[in-house]
Amino acid sequence: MDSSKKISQAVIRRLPRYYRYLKDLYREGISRVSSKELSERMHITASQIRQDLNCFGGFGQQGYGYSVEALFKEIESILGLDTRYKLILIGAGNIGSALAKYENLSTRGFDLCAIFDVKEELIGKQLNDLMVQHIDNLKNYVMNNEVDIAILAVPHSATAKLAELVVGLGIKAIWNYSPSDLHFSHDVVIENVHLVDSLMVLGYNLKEKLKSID
Amino acid sequence: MDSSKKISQAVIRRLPRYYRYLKDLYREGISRVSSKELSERMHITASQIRQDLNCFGGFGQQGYGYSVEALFKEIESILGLDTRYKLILIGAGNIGSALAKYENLSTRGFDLCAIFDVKEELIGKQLNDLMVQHIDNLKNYVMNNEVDIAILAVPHSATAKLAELVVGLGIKAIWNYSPSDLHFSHDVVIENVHLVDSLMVLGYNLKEKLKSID
DNA sequence: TAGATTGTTAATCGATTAACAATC
DNA sequence: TAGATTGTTAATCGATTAACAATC
Repeated sequence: MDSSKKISQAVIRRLPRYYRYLKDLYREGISRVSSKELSERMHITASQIRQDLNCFGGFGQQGYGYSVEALFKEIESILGLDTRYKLILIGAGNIGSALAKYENLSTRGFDLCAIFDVKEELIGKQLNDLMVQHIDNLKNYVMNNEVDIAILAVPHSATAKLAELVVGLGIKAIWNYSPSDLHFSHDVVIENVHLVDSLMVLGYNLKEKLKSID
Repeated sequence: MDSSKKISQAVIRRLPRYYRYLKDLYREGISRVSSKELSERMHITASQIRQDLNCFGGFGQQGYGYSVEALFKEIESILGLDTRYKLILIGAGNIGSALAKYENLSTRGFDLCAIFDVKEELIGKQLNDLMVQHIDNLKNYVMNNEVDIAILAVPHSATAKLAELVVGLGIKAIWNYSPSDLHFSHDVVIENVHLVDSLMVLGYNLKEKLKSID
C-alpha cells in the first residue's frame, strides 16, 4: 500500500469493471464475496483480482473473503467517484449532444456545466438544462468558473486548435471524442475515445470466427 | 504470414489506430512513410509497428519504407472494412438513437438496417431513414433478413434476455452498450462498451496528476 | 480447532523493445 | 555502390498465473 509505487494502467483500466461488478453484487444484496466467486462472474482469474486489489491495500480477510460494501466503497474512493468533477462540452453535434443527454455522467460524479459550439444554428439550443453557448464565450467562462475536464467532440479540422486553447486556459484533462488523437505533455491527461475502433475489432473477430468454422 | 498463426488481441486492437493514421497520411497526400516517421506520429515505437505489420505480411520495402496507400488498403482489408456488414439496433433510447444517427458507421461499411424497441412511445419514430419497430418483430425480421451484428443498447434488466434471444436467432456478433457485460461461448463474438469507464480512468489519472504536483 | 481464503512471493507467459543481417 | 529501412531474431520487460504460508 505504498502510495509512491506507480500502479500500472492495466490495473487502473480494470478498476471501473470491479466497480460495476461490485455495485451489482451490492444491489443483489450479497454482502460478501471471495476472489474465486468474483472471478467466475467477471471471467478473470482470482489471482488477478487479489493482485489488483493489493496494489491499493489489503481489503480482504483470510478465510472470509471481501465485504462487498466495504470493497465497493474503497474502489469508489480510489476512482475518485466520491468527489464531483466539473465538465464542459465543446461541440454540440451528434456525439456531443448524446453525451450531454447521458444521465450516467452526473450519477458518477461528473457534472456537465457548460456547452459550447461554433455553429450559429446550435447556439441557444437547450440540451438538458444547459444552453449551447458560442465558443467565443469559452475563455471567459473558464476564467470565471472551475473546470476539471473538457469533453472535446468536434470535427477533425477543429480538434488541434481547440485542444491548444483548452490546455492554454489551464484545463488538465480532456475526454476526446474527436476523430484525431491528442497527445500532450505529461501534465495534461487525455482519454482518446474512438467508438468505431471497437466495432472494427468486432468485425475482425467475427470474420475470423466465421473463417475458422468454414 | 502463416494464417494458422493466431494473432493476439493486443495487435488487433491497434489495427484501427493504424487505419486512422494511415488514412490521415493519405489525405495529406503523403505517399510513403517509414516505421520511424509513423512511430513519431503515433507515439509508439517503430519496432512495434514493424512487428505488428509483419503479423499479416511484409508490406514494406527495405531502404524505402511503406507505401501509404498500399498499407492503408492492406489494413482496410485485414479489418474487413472493404466488405459491408448488416446491423440491427435494439434499444432506441439515448445511446441507441445517438448510434443510429452516427454517420461514421456506414462510411466504415456498417449498415444499420433495422431498429427495435419495446417502448410504445418510440415505435414508429423515425431515426435517420429507419422507423423504430416493436421488439416483437425482431424474430420475424432476423429470419427474413441477413443480420451480421446486433447493437444492444438496452437497460440492465433487459440485457440478458435480449442477448439470449439474439444469439438464439443465430446472430454471431454483439456490440453491447448495455450496462451489463455479456459473456458467451466462443462461437459468439462480443464487444462490451462502457463509455463511462474511460471517463473514470481519466478522473483517476487527473487525481494522481494533481496529487503529484502538490 | 479445522477450513477457507487472503496477501504475497515465485514462476510463467506474453508482449514490447533492441539489435542487426538482409536487401531494396 | 552507399544509405536507408525493413523483416526477424534475440533480449528485456511487464503482466498474469500459480503456489503456498499466513491468518482469520
